[in-house]
Amino acid sequence: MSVTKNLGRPRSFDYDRALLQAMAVFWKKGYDGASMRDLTGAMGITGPSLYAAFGDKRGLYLKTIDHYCSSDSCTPLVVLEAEEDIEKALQAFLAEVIRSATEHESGAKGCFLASSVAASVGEVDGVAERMEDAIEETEKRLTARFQREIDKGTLPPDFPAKERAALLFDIRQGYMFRGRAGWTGEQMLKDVPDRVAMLLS
Amino acid sequence: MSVTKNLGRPRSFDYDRALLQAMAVFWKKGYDGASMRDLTGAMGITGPSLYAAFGDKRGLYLKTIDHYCSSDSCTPLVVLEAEEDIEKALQAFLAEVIRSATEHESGAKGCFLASSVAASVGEVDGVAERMEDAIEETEKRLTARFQREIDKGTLPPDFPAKERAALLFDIRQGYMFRGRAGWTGEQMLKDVPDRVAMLLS
DNA sequence: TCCTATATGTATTGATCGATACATAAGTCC
DNA sequence: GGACTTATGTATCGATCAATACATATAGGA
Repeated sequence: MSVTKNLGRPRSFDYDRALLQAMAVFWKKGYDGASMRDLTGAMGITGPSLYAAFGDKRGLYLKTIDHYCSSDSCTPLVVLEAEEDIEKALQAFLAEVIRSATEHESGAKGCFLASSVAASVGEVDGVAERMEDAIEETEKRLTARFQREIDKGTLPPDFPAKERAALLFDIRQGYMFRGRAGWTGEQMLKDVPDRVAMLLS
Repeated sequence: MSVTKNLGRPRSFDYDRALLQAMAVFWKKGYDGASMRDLTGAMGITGPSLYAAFGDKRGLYLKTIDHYCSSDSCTPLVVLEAEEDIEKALQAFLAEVIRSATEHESGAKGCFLASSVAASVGEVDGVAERMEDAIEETEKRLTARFQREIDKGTLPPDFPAKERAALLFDIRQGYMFRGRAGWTGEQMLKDVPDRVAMLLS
């Protein structure tokens, strides 16, 4: 094990901040569509700095994926877990899904994994495993949220938490897809109450 | 209007066949990931022939999308409309979705629109409108299939056909996403009966 | 048979791709 | 302060990108 020492010239940019900028570029343009010019431009650093800090383009890409998964970049999940009342929680979850699916934030729209990373699964080594893990992790958290309600007695146990989670996951996926295709938030918000009712049946 | 005459040297390759090969390449590699070398190689023609017949790379891409939408390339929809019994129809639909989501056919996996075209919406002019139209068309056909059952009295009218269609669409989207991420058909087939029951409730 | 029109094959264009060589700057350690 | 280590900026690498120029081939129409 090599001990990390503060040797050599210190880095003049913020690593995590640069990583976020890179993610925004990949998010918007995809892996192949994002050129090194795009990336270094958005990150505010030069080519050699990028390679020294992140390896190469693929390494940088995988690091953005890992960062997205480890940090709570998926805001809908956060609000679902935060709200105690399950009905309100689901409404907030779907509202947040729709918001992130339609609102441009730094030019990116939808879910980073769903809309951009998914397309590179077969083409970039290392992406497939990360995708699979991310989905599993997401469904685990969704399941846990529903199980909490079943344990509390708020939801009937005959419709298992895992099934509800899978359904919610798919609904999310559908909204993200529609958002990509240009649907407005208003159009999608209309049938949220029905979806919530279905999830609580 | 110019009358189409058989003037000049005839084309030595099959236009539609070449278009299909090009679609397979875009399907697998995405728009940016597909190089002209990849395309001409798969299509079995040279660069100039491609440009003469299809315009440029973007023109070829849009033509593959149009062809996918106009022909019945979306096999799940076809089986849904063909089967008369709604329960069997839904089972067949989802089974076909899962099959196309997991099985490689000419290297492509999932839905061309969902997995590949969606990623290029913001980057390639002309894609967004086509995506929006395709989703609308799909939901219209799904809705019509459910409405047929409601009219027959097979399904209760209080859960509107449009809502059922949207739900089915989302479920499809979720399966496609999981397939992209490497899930096996077996894993996904397990909860098909529950999904069908939900759609028929 | 000659003219016109379109397709094809070879060879190549300028631009951009991802990635680096090299010299210099800016820190820590002794 | 000098040795060592790492980061930065400039300038550029060969490869590949999408797209074409040009000569040749192959058809119909006269």
